[in-house]
Amino acid sequence: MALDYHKLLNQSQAAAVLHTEGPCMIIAGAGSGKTRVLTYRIAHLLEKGVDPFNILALTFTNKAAKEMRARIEKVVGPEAKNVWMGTFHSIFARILRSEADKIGFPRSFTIYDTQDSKTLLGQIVKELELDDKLYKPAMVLGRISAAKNKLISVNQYVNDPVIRQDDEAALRPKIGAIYQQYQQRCFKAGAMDFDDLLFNTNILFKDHPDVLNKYQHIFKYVMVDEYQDTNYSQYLITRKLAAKDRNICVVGDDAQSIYAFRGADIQNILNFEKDYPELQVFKLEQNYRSTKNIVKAANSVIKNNQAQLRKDVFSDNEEGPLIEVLKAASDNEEGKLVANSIYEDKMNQHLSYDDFAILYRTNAQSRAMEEALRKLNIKYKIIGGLSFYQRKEIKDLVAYLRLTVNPNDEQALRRVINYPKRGIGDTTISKLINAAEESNHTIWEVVANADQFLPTRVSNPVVDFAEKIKSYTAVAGKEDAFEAAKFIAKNSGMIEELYSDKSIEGLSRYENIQELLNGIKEYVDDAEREDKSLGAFLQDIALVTDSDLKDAKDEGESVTLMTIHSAKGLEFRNVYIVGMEENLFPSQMMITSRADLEEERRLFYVAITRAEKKLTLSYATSRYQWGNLRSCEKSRFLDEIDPQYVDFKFSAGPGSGPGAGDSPFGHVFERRSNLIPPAPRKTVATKYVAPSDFQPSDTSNLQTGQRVEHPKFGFGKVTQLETQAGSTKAIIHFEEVGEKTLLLSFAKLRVLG
DNA sequence: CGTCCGTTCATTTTT
DNA sequence: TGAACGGACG
Repeated sequence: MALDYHKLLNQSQAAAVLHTEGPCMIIAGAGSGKTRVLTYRIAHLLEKGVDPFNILALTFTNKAAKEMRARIEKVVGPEAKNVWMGTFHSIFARILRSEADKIGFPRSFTIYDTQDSKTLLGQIVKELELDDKLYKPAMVLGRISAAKNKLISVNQYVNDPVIRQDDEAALRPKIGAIYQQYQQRCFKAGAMDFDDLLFNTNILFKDHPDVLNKYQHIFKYVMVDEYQDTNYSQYLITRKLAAKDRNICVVGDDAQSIYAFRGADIQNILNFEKDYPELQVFKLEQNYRSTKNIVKAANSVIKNNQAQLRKDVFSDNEEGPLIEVLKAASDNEEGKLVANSIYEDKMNQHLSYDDFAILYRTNAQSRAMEEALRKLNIKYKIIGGLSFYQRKEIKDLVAYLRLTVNPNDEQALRRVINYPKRGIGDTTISKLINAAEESNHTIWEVVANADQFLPTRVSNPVVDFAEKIKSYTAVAGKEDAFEAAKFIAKNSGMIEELYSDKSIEGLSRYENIQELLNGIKEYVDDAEREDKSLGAFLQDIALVTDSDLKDAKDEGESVTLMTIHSAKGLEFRNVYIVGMEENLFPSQMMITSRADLEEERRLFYVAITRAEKKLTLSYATSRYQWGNLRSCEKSRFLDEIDPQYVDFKFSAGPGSGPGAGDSPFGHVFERRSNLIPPAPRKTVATKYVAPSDFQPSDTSNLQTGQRVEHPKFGFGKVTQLETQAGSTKAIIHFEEVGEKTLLLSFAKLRVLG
């Protein structure tokens, strides 16, 4: 099969595809067929006889990797499967797994997710007796993450005078100490966080030239998608890998760099040429996605940025309708206007709800949109929010699995050591941790030998727990991931616990566990998969986000709601960008510096260029924020769009005219005129007052059916008694307050006979 | 040890 | 406004 690239691609696309040797940078404007070029470039390499095992293609999302693999497979067939294609994190996690011993980690190291990291940081702050108001986990993690992305090790961090000054100026001088403790704890737990995967890859390549050399030989051709979003750590990895053959091809668009706040360094793309003077640059400037109006409007916006690579994106598509701007009096009205507009367009133009997307700057904005859509019975789906793997029950079972594979995994251990309840309380756990610190053992070692550290009465359940985990590890050593997980889910008591909960949420939790098990089954049933162990599965899912799963579970046509950030790389026929207001978009926190404002503008550019045919922008003149109404000004970005592409269609709805019907300020006036003080918080009409001579009686022989008196709840009758783990619970029906469950060891009760 | 209630705090987030 | 976390209480 010989592909005719000049027929399949435009001139600049074909040129980029055919240039295979030596460094190359493809500046790909929005909608210019970037994925198409990458796909054919790899196809071309394969056609030329390059071994697929020698090609490395790095993306930022699993979705992008999956999509590209599928497209290559269509062109070149099953050979595509052997191309090294995946996210930075997944590819280098895989490499670290096979080289783990070289950097002192177990092969089955755990990958801590953001929540694990934050929890651990919270624990460390507490242990160091620092002010948790000053050292918020999210903030500390941000600092540490930024450091790691710049390859600043713990030692460098604590010894760097500039960093110290920064931290001291911010009144947070202990960040270095926390970083130190955090790394130590992760190491002891055999765990890496997301940033460590890249950081440690750098360490591996730096300290082990032979290993680097090996991968330089394997990866003869390196390709990086969304290069504008790479951070220093990622940049250095790719530079090192490509140092030998210099066959590196990066694809990106500086105008779409929107992750600086996560460490992405736009300089990586702007300065790429410095590293490779012989660089060939290709520009893809024809936009195939959007109408002329949309493309021109986007250009007129991004023109306001200073730092950018020159390019001139154009479209040969139809002119298309003008960009519509809706003005609403409130966030709720904005929702109504948008929902109505969607409904009308769908009906008039015979579209599917799948053709529509509503994009916003912050997740909190989705609420008003959702409400409005629900009122019109328009189905919608929200991208983002809680992912499947972040649900409590899933994390619980996954924690068991993690512990099975890596018993040193501290966060997993803490999560399930008393779930389902087995009488191991916080006090016991902190004793175990202290013992581990003092004896210089890992927490698992202390847990497994709890009888040596604690009195037998409290150590028994701990030892039982350890034995359980040991038996799981044995099972996982013999069976594949699915058999092991099934066994663990049953044996741990989780299945039973969830099954016995008959509430709606309980049912869905049970179903989620089933779904996870189904997922594992699918994983091991994949004929192509070599490693079917639990460890391999866990490594996989640690790096999976919900965006992969979302598509599959899509039920029927629906409008898509998401933040602009998560919309990157997607396209929709009709797009609504809502909340075009100062201090919201651009965000209040981003208007203080030029660089921040420029990133915000790029974000707007990304949003605009998601639209194929029709773009609608909307803003509200007032909005509920943190519970109270605030008035808003329209965004400066609206004025940056060349007005010839815009149709300012002001809402004719209430709020725009004087004396409009349901003014959004109605609530405020109502509250102001409320001169009567608010009714006191609910008080029980017939409050029982305990007699002053109240004397609790001995309840050890309490029987069901007996009448009792309680100092707060009054008189009642024992309806049920239940003893477990040495403590007795009584369910008592009180005459005034109804049914209560009381722990007899605490409750003061007088038995009346 | 677990539940409930009050206080606190709110960007964006591929991995 | 509302969710998430920590302390008091049973």
